[in-house]
Amino acid sequence: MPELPEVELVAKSLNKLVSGRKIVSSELKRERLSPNETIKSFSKKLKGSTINYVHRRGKHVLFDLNSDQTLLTHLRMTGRFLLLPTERELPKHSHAIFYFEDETRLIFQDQRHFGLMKIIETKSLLETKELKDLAPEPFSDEFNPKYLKEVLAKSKRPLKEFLLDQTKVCGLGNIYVSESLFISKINPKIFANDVPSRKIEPLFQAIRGVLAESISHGSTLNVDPENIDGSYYGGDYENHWRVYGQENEPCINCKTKIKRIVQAGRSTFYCPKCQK
DNA sequence: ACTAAAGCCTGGCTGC
DNA sequence: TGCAGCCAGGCTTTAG
Repeated sequence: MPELPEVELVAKSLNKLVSGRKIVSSELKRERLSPNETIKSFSKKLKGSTINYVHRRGKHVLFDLNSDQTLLTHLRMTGRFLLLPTERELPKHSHAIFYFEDETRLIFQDQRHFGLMKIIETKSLLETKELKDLAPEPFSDEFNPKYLKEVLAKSKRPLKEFLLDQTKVCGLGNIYVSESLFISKINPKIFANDVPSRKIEPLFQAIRGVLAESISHGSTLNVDPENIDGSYYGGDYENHWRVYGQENEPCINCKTKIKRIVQAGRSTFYCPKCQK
């Protein structure tokens, strides 16, 4: 499930692989992937554009085009990009295809149809709905303990739910929230405005730390044309989860059984002893 | 202005 | 072996 570290790797890999390439044509196979466009307008707007570079904001992958447009994409749960020669058969659930001059094509595949694409004028990129309220990037100076303290104080929601809110802290998903709370030894059920001052700095460090650690464990996105069925993100970070998915396993610190609870319809994993 | 819950989806898994 | 039902979760929309 792509959270910030996975999206970071996807954007970096795509930047290496498709920067400078010209989109000679494109095909939107599932119209709802891009709700503001029709199959025709999607193709028309992108035709002839060259990809300047690919970058990331929050969990969005952004293709900066030389036509003063940006293609904003969100992988949601199962979205992924594949770079394949045109003669290769299209994989199931291919919802958008971008054809390049050199007989390769970039495919957006999304088994669960949650993904999103939007074509935006680059000059108004930051005002677009998906980006305008996003919290500061976790690795920016703007995101710091003081900021965290201020936004926490304004919310009465359980901390777990608060941390999933991309307008408060961006880039975390269900996995890294559980991991961050375990590392900083905070109970996921505590209300955001009840987080004690002495816990703010540890929480801040845990968020940055877990994201950085995951990025460093990842390898490149698998877009090897010969290996379409191989692993997607590469890396092995899932083997390093401390609590996520570890229900009834012993806590790595104190051997207490890890507990799974449901908050806002999603699993939260935590150690009831370490995270009082 | 706020929060809770439903909805979007497919495929893998469980239990009968 | 088949099939119903549940589960995974990022984010938006709707209802309260």
